[in-house]
Amino acid sequence: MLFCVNGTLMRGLALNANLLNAGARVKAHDPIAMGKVKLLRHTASGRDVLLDILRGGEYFGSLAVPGRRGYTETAIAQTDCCILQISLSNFEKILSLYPDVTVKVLQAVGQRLQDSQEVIKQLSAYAVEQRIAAALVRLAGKMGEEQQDGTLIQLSFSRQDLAAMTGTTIETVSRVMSRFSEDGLISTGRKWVAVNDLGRLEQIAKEGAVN
Amino acid sequence: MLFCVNGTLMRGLALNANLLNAGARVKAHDPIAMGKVKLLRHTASGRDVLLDILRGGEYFGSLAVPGRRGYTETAIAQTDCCILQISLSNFEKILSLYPDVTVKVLQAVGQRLQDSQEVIKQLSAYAVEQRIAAALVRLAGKMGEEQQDGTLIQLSFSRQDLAAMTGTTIETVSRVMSRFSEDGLISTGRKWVAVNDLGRLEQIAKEGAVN
DNA sequence: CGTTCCATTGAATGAGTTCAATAGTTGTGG
DNA sequence: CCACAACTATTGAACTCATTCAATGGAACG
Repeated sequence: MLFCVNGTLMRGLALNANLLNAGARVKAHDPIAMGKVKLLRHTASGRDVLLDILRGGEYFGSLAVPGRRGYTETAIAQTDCCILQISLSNFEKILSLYPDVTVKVLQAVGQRLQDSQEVIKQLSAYAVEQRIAAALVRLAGKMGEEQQDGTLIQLSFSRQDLAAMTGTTIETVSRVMSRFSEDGLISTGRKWVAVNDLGRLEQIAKEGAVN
Repeated sequence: MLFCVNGTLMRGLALNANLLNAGARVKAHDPIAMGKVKLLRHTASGRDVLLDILRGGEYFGSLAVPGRRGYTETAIAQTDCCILQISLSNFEKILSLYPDVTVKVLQAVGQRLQDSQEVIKQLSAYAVEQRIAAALVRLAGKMGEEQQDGTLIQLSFSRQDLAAMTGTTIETVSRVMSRFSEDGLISTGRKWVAVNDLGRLEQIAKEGAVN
């Protein structure tokens, strides 16, 4: 979407393609050609916060403002990945040579800013149950594989991940998901979730659970 | 910073300058020439979340990805303001004509994405006291006026605003700030705060209060 | 000088965390 | 193929931090 990896825009550039196994730590600001990457931040207390999950075609890393050093995010390959690597100077060269690319990048970053602000709203003003519902809806839309009886969110996706996405604990996620499961909204197992009733999940995300 | 309002880049463009009183609602995606604007989102439950406070020179509004309609944010003038208005089509024209501007916009948006992600981390993993300390540090850096005995955060800035920034309630903000005040970290009054001990506030933001 | 808005403080309540124990799943090596 | 270890998930009970409800205190403003 962002970088036209198979297309023309990147042709002729000095790109290194890196193949990574799931769990590997990804460095630098690079576009993803294939696979899924978790974007997270560590806290002083050792807790991780899961900011985003990026798919093939998306870009990560600090769109470095010159003069700012150091990566504030950590990226971890969640599936086996192919990461394209591009140096900062080459990246800047592209931006100055191809305005269209810059505009695309801007749009993508703008979209992610919007999304981030939505998450901020969620964390600020919504109950845990609503945040978890919202996270499931988001994941289903972004990562879900359509199945006959619902949308499957596969990828090695644990309670731990959901907790880190919604700013809560594994135990609470487990409790809430048990409830959702009892109500027939989702089916769940070790490292997978299937969304059965997207509509009601969306409703819970917006309005909270029915009392 | 972002748009060189007094400079060359905007010259000759069809810009409307709007003068607004404090409290007025600001529409559309526009650069701010002067004044301060609160950027917020409403929740279904009627609670407001304060996403950012923008100063003269900053840009706000959805960097609309084509095909996405509607503004998800609300902007409110916090002081009297001069807002420059630019149509989306003109904005796109600028971006395609002046690559340098696009890069600057990209950097600014990238920076705000970073900041947003930091807030997400805060909301996810830190206690209220730490978040309030962090918010004060951020505001002091961004809005503070240096004084002999500390940094003054003036602008009509209430407990309500701080609560909406940190995802908590007026009462809790009041309690925490009373504590900070007793410990000599800040001085405070109606609609103003002065930071007296930035270092210790930063420490609290990172590590939590000393027991 | 009263009205209105903003801030403070107290007490009760509750949502979510924490600690702890148990149960199910996956993978490994004998 | 089974037994064991390692990991992930579930569930319970006690506790705690922050919210909520409520009442009071000051500042600003007409």
